[in-house]
Amino acid sequence: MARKPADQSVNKMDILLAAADVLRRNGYEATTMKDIAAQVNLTAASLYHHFKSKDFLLLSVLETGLQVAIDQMERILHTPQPCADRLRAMITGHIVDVTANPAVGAAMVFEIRSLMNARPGIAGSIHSDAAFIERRDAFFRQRDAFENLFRRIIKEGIAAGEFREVDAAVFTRAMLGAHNWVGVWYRPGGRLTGQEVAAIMADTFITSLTGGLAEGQPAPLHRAQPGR
Amino acid sequence: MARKPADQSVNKMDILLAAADVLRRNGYEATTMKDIAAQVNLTAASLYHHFKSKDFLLLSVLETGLQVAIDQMERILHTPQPCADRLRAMITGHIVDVTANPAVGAAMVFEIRSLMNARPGIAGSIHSDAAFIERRDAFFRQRDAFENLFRRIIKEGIAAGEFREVDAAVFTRAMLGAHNWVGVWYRPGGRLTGQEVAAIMADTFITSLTGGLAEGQPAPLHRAQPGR
Amino acid sequence: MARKPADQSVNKMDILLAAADVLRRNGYEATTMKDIAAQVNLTAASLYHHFKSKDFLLLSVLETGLQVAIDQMERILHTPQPCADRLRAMITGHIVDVTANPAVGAAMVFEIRSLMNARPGIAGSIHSDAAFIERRDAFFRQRDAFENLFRRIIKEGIAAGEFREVDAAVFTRAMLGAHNWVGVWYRPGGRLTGQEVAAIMADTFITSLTGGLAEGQPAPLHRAQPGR
Amino acid sequence: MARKPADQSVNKMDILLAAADVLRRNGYEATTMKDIAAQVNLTAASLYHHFKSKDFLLLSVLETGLQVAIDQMERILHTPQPCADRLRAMITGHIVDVTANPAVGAAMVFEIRSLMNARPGIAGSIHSDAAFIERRDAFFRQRDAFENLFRRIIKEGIAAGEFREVDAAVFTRAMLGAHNWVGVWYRPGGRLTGQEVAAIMADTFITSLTGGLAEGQPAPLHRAQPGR
DNA sequence: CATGAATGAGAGTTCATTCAT
DNA sequence: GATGAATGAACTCTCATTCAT
Repeated sequence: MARKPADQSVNKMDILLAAADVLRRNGYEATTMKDIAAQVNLTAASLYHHFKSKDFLLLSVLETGLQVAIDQMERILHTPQPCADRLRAMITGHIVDVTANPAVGAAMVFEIRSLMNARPGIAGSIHSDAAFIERRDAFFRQRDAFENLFRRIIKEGIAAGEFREVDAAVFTRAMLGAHNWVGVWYRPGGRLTGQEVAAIMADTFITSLTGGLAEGQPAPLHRAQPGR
Repeated sequence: MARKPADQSVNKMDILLAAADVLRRNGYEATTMKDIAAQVNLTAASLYHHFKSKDFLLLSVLETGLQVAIDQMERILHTPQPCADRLRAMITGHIVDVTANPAVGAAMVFEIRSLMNARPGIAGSIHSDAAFIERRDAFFRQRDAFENLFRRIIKEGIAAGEFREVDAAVFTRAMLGAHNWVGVWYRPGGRLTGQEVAAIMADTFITSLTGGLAEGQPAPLHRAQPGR
Repeated sequence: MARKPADQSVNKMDILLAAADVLRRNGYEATTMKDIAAQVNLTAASLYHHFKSKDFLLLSVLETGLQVAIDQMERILHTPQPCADRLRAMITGHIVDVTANPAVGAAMVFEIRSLMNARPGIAGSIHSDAAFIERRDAFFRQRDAFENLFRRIIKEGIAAGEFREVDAAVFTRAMLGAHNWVGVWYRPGGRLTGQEVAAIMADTFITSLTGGLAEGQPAPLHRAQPGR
Repeated sequence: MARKPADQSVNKMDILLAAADVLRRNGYEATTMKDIAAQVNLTAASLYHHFKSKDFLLLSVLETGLQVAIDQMERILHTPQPCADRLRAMITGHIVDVTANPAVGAAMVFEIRSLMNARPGIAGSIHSDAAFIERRDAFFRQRDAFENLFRRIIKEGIAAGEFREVDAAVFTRAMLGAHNWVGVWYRPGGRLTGQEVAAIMADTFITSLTGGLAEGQPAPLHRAQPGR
């Protein structure tokens, strides 16, 4: 008694991207399952064939976004360059991601709180509860790990004498705050490309880290793995 | 059918602060009028004596928060110091505010979207609509003005040769992103006081602005505690 | 969190009739969606699958009631009988309708004002507003048309010399006022059937129209379709 | 801490008239105490100094309206004229009242139901209940008495051979339905004065009553149409 | 897979009414 | 008398979710 005249069957990823988009505009609480469904030409009821609940849908969106960012970082971190170079690459990579897909980036900022407060529907069975909590905690662990990647390289840079002595925790958060905010104000097609924003951002923070140390070389970009 | 065992009459400001607090934890959409009312020992219905609607309540919270920040800045801006000193004072002032009242600071970050999307309940009369829209637009204008205070001093510093040549727009947003984010992670009673966070923050960005330049003082973070 | 023990699916018309019935007893404002829902073994929430809002539900009730009356009239109007006979048929038809379904008849009298004052909840989208206003205006136009059917035949009768010269506008309203009122006092199973009330009503007004002109035949109650 | 800068102290009758006016526009259920209070420059709370409850206020409005109509009738009934003349005077008097104060007239039609359904606030004391019921019942008795005045004179006219044999009950209700309806459509300042409407109305029903009979005067309104 | 119909749980909001001032 | 503040009860409407088809 019902068909989907739609062009092509929808898959999970379609839904996730559509959801991220709606989420960005309205926020988790103000977004209805119907809103999301409409974006992919489905009814709300049909979403339940793909995601167990709205909470799980949100979780999936965030997991996906975070995974992309982490993969990006992993590749960079394990290269044998100076800290400044690696940090620059990390910042650039992150910002490019965020500008390429601001919806997901914004979700990472704004919807985390909803995820925290989510109380999985006691409804069906008891272990929907458990399953959700578990996956959510895993997500938060990964997110902390992500933040740590930045903190660690800063500490490393300080230890190596490449960076001046800053409070690594606060500095990292200042940086991530600035990054996250990009997802809020950046509009594709504006004055600057994502690459340009990324470059400015990297410059801002790396200059801050190397600024006070500048001797001859003005905040050296590819400095010379000194004595060691 | 109505009683008032209330010990002490509540006023608008009490409600605003309580609301900011709840908002911080749950976000606008997830916050119920009942939640807010409970914080001030009222019933949800009673809130409507003080605020015409939930939308207006949110607007009032944000207006109040912004006003505090703006007043702060005005005082600083008109002193005849070097740009770097004035900017430092501005950053410090802003961060101290945010840490003193993280709830309001966080609201400024997270609830703006809800304010934008708010469709004032036509409820009573038709012009509740107009009144709301007007006040909301005024708010957004003030917020832009606030951002401009920072942008302007940066441009001034560049022109005066105190700062290196950065993209003032992006730099300002990086800064404000970092500041706003403080409202998210800062917890009173933690490792650092608001003053300390403020100092670190100011140092981070001012070093970035002056870093490449050859001044005498290298703006160190844990600088030499001189006399001591 | 949702079940459907429902024996049989309900349809719009079931709801409309139930609603008319409740409306009659309590009036629009005093009638709750729950009241209406209860009559058809639904919950209030379920009504919103069938009608966008309480306002639309009311509008639908009235539209339906009016349509029945209009259809009735159309059939009669186009027969080639004397005006008196056609008017008699119209009155009779109308009253029989009203007595057969006093709820709908009463709604036509009492709930019009609520319909006028209705300010469609902006709720969902902005054009629920426009859609409602449009349909409502169409309804009012039809209602005026209905009243005009009576006015016109009276004028026709006067022109033809069948009726004495009365103020057609006031006379029509007197008639309709009397008709509408039937929905208020008539109780099925009382002393008179709907047919009987209808006959008396028709006699009352037709005698009034022909009374002064009476030649031989004394405005007979069950007149003998004379020669002609 | 509160005063009434108003020009003149308000009294019960002011409130009753104001209330009738608001009632006419919005109906009892849709009218709030605040609405009524606003019309007399008071706050809702203040109305409770004059009326024990909203129900009592409604009751008072209706009582007042009915009393005026009844007084009117009493004067007429006891004159030694023919039935037709007395009925004409009654109708005329009633309609003039209704057009002079359509608000009260309309209330008599539309708000009766609310009065019936009113369940006096169990709230305060137990006898607010009883007091209300008693007064309400008295009101209904008076209203029936009012209707009976009309029914009785019609019967009297029939017995006297002045009127043809109609069903007095139905005829009376047809008449009152027409009268009440005047309060709905009549607008002061329109094409006709209240007096004119009254004359037409009286003519309509008296012609109906006398139409079939062979008197000398056939009570035509704009009669003559002689030749034909 | 997809959907329409149904629903429990609440949310925002209104309102008659009370009471201390 | 009059009022502002407060409230319990109720109402409209929304929404995530389920289930038979």
